[in-house]
Amino acid sequence: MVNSTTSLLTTARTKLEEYLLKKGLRRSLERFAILEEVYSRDDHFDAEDLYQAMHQRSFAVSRATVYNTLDVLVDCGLVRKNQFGDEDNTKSRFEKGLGRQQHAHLICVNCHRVIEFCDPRLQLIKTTVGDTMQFQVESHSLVFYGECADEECVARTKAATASASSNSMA
Amino acid sequence: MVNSTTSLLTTARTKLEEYLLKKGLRRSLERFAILEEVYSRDDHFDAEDLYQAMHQRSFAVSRATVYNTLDVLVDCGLVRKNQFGDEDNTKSRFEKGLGRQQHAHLICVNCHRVIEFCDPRLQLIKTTVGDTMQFQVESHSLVFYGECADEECVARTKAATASASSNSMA
DNA sequence: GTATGTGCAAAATCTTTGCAACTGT
DNA sequence: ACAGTTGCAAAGATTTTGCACATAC
Repeated sequence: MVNSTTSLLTTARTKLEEYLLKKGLRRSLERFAILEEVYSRDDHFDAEDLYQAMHQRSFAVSRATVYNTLDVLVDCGLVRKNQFGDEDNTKSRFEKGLGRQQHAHLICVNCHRVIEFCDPRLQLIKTTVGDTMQFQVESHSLVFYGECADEECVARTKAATASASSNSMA
Repeated sequence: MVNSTTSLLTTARTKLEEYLLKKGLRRSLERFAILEEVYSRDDHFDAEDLYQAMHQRSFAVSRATVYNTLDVLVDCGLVRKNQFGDEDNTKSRFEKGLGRQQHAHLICVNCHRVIEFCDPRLQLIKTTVGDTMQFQVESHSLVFYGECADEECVARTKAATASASSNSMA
């Protein structure tokens, strides 16, 4: 059996190549190197994370290239761009686009952890809404905000809440 | 029958008052004036829109106050803060928080129009996920991205696509 | 060889913050 | 009176852009 991460990257590389050719864009080393970095990760990273990772990987690219390439990868569906409204308003968080259909996110409002889940009913809603509203749905973003059950997070939050309430009493 | 917009504002004002008292915050004129402006609108506005509207309404407040007050209103559930990842990454768009339970948004990737809809299955997903993942869900954000059926938008997009494809052929 | 892409730093945009003046309690 | 709020402008943070150099085609 083939390593699934590797085969995913292979598929992604092929897709990127096709996309670039179709659009008449150049197959620069940077674009493939960034794609490789993206597909080596399993988290939700921001542009700066990727920039730093590329430098540690000793394939130094500029921030401009990171942003440019992420745009290209989002455009061809190889990367998903998320705007979780939890911690930092202004920055986007990215993730692999392949191999994770109709998934959604849970965000802990306390520790900002990102948890993924799938629910087939999401697909049903998408279909219904597209039909009812005459809207050609291309993609979606479903995020639930709340409190996770992680022990450490719960303990830290409890402590913070306690001190906050004693503040407001002062 | 009572005007529903007015009664919504009345309810909102009461809720804000209760919240401010509970938190020991001041009931400043600015906060209530901004709440009134928010509840007089039915769109998805950004902080700058609100700032401009307050000035035209001849109740000039600073941007800092707009941001501060929006935070307060979001915190007490009277305003919803959205981060639609369509046009502008960096800015949030706000809307009334009262009188629109479990609603979601459709965003046209071409004209950036915002359409609202409701689907009871969203609530079902929320419950299931909360139980399955041991996650205390507090709020959600569901956005579908796609192409709307508005004539003008379709025509404009068709024209833009045609010129873009002729570009790539050049 | 030429048009595209990259790198750097400066610009642009949204949002937050420091400090003085003001105001609700 | 006093602590919380406001206003202003300056700082912060992320993302975009202009121009010179490099490179894929």
